[in-house]
Amino acid sequence: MTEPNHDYSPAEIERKWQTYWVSNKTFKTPQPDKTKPKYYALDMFPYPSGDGLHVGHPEGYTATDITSRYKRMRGFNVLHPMGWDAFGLPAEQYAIQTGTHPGVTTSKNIKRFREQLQMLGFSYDWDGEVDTTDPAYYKWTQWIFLKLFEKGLAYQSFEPVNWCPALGTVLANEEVIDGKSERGGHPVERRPLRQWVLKITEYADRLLDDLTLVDWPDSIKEMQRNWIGKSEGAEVRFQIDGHAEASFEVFTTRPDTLFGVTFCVLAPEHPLVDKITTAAQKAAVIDYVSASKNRSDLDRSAQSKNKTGVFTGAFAINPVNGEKVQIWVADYVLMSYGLGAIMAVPGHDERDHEFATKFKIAIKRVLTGGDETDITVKAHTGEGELVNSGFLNGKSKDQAIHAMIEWLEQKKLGRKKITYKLRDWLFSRQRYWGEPFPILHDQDGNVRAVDVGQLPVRLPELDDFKPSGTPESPLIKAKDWLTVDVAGKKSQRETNTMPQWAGSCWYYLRFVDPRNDKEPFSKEKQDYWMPVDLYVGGAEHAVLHLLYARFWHKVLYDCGVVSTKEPFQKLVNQGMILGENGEKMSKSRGNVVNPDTVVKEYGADSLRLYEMFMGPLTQTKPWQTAGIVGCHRFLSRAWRLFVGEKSEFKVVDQSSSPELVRAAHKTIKKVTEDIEAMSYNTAISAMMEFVNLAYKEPHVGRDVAEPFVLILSPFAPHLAEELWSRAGHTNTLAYESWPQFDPSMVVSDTVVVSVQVNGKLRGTLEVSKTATQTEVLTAARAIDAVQRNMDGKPVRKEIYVPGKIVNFVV
RNA sequence: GGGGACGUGGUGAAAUUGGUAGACACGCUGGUCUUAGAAGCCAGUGCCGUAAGGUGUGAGAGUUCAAGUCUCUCCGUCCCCACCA
Repeated sequence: MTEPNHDYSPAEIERKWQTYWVSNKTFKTPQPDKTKPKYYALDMFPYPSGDGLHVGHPEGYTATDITSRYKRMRGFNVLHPMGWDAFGLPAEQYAIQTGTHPGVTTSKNIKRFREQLQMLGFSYDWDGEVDTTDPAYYKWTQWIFLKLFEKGLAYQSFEPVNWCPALGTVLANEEVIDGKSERGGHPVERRPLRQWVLKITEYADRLLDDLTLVDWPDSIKEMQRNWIGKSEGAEVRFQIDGHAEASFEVFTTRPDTLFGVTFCVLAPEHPLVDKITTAAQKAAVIDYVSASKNRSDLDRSAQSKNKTGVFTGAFAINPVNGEKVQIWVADYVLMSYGLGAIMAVPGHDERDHEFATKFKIAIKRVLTGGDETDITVKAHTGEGELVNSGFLNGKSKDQAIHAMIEWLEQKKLGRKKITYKLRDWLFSRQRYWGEPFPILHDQDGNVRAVDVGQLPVRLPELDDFKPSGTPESPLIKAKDWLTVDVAGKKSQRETNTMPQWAGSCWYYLRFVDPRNDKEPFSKEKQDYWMPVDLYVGGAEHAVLHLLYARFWHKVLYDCGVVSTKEPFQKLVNQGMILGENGEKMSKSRGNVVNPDTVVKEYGADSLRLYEMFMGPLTQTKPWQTAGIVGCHRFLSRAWRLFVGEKSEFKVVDQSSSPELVRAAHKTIKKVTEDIEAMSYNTAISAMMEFVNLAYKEPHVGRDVAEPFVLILSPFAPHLAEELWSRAGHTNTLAYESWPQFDPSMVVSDTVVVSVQVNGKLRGTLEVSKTATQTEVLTAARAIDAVQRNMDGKPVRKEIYVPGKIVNFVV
């Protein structure tokens, strides 16, 4: 295809203005100035992959760019930064395959990403770029880790962790999906290994409660709530019959049903299993336990409909009534949640009911109500009145829960307890391409922090990046780096590295003061710019980055380093852009659209405009290359409104027609309100309507042309700058004040009233705004179609909504 | 199984508080210009019908003078979590 229009040539003007912006530092971040309002618009910074940008990236970036440009014109000091989340597996995998150092690959990829972003005309302050792999940056990542370490929030653990043999590293719970690694989909197994863990659970309640402070999508808040998974209940201790010294505790959210317990279940990994199993049951239990060990989590959940389990031969004593109940081992009880042991109440829990039915264990009703009168048919999990429950009889469910907890606490048989699904955050990886821990292990086995003055602990050079296949980090191979003498004592550096999330946990803070070499950021700048006013990115980070970053932020808040409780005031998730065929874009499907191609053919302004015009920002929508044409046509039409065939400036210095002036004011109003509401698609259609109308006019005056260029500029900045300069201005329009609309100009003297008979539209009526009800009704009655449909029948009711509608009910 | 989002023309989608459904754009049709084509410009375009008219927002019911919008039932799509005690 050839360039569709020879007059408007984006290639030329886009290059021109991009050069202008960079060389004039047009978008340099202003210094804090308390007399001016501030606005911090942030994109989730990308991982600079070898593939470069795809069209999904610019969607969110364009949205924040429009808002940033708009806010500057509204007189805000704007912080609009960009950087690189550059530690990560792909560069390391590539290094393993080719021997190219990940640093080399990374800087090459960053260069390409930067060029592509500049090609799209985003108004970032390129002097404030941040790169998580730069020692000047990760020095402070290590500094924050030391804060966590000092506060006792970073500790070593020897618990079983998610080990992924294919990736040669351990993974956080958040990175394991259905028993497979989030990246690559490799199988993950549980292995006890020495690991660094961050005590995110200590912040569980605040992470939960403070969700009310932020303006985030409900879905993301809900996902975080579910992930934290707070549930309130009780811990209850059960003695084991014939084992005076042995007992186990269960967690339950339903202590009210304690009289309904007919058996107990231990997870296969529960330490007591071995001890209490009777000789007769030994073989069966050992078989079952080893079989479930070999079964992955995926298999376990796949079989969730078909419960399995084995009787241990042992009995537990129900503390409320002394009844002896069977203790079973079953893998529907998970060691990783609660206490790895449950009391089973088949009458009032669906899973227990299913299990009891299958293994013919008694089912007891202790609560009235439910779908079935016969409790052995179906469990009743709802509300009711307690029965067969001793001192609880007659109480409601809630009353009984309280009464039972009080009773348990008095008798020292249990206590009120809150549990969380959230686990502490497994924070170490056995990889090369990550931040080294600022930690030393001395020859006596003591762990100590590297002195702050010694930071950064630089990542050593290596020739061989391969994971060893054992849980030992590749850094063990950096012999010169590995050992240090501290006060005459030989010490070995920590060889694990931090996970990719570390750098992104605080980059938004570094952006406020990116070149500071004395501290992570100055207090003054942090006070001025934080919190982030608008954060745009994909929903895939709901429980990973967005939870981790909130956690670090709260720790820094407790350290007095930051002054806001929450980092991101408003969060918006852009919808995914699907391929032309309606499927997710991916290399394997071959439906990836490359922005370079689009820019080459139609220009960056057309791409920006199209990505915003496709539909609401938050909605998933398919890419349609054909649709860009419409946006390109609109820009060409706008161009020809200003520039004649001989390249002359066509706009006249006399005023436009009253209709066009009125339309201009309406357009300014609509575009202003739509940008505020982030309804970019309808803002664009309003500008299209304005241009369509202007084409019908004999001439367009400067009085409407200049404001139009200004409101178009956040969307199509190159075109707007060019038109602005052709209109005789010598400066960038980036700091021109945003056009104001005159409210009296956006309301017209007449309104169109629709006229209905029995709720059906029969005509419309243009009436003066000052027309009285009687005048309007009389005119409405006179309409032919209205007459015909009333058919002489008496009018039962007349509805009149001024300026909107008349409805005759006959 | 639980939670969240959603369902409007051939397509992407509009529609403040319930008040002219389909703005804007793609596509399509016709016209104009041109030696011809492309681009541009102008007009038309939910569906049925030559028309008058009828009908229409996943299906069904309800509230209302009036429902895409509110309520209930059902069907379907997408996303997240998932034996969480």
